[in-house]
Amino acid sequence: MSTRKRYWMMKSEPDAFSIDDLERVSTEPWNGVRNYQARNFMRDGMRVGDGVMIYHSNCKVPGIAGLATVASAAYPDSTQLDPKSHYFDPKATPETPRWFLVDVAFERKLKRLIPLEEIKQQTDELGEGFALTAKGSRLSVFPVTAAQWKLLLSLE
DNA sequence: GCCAACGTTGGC
DNA sequence: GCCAACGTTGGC
Repeated sequence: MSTRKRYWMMKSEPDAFSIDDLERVSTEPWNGVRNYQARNFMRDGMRVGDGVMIYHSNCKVPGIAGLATVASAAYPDSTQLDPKSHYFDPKATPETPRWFLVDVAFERKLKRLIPLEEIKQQTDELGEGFALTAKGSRLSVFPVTAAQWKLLLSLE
């Protein structure tokens, strides 16, 4: 297996949890992901040290707000077992958890937020399959290639 | 706040 | 296993 660092994008609604919140707490268990594809990327694809772009969604100016790193291997999301949690899943048990997460560590805020509007102008370079701009895609965790990572950061 | 696109659920 | 109904996402 390759030991090369991988890259990812993770979305968050800044009203709920922003890059500033991540800076404040330094490291955060990325809980609440309830999509199987996104879970699989965290559980099966991510390794400690991988690069993460933090994207602000569902807000006035959506876009890439900062950088983080994967800070743990995947482990069960404890909120799935908490009946008081918004993310409670009655079908999950401690023996057979459904949802996994990784810890995400703050690295830095971008010098400026890279707006979705500008990212869309790079569709030719990023490729039609890029999950952020692919039509209809709502994935909240997905891979970014090294080339895409470099291109996106060049917009900073 | 609207709504298109998508994922999940559950009856049959 | 189909698919209608429902819930969610997220740009606008």
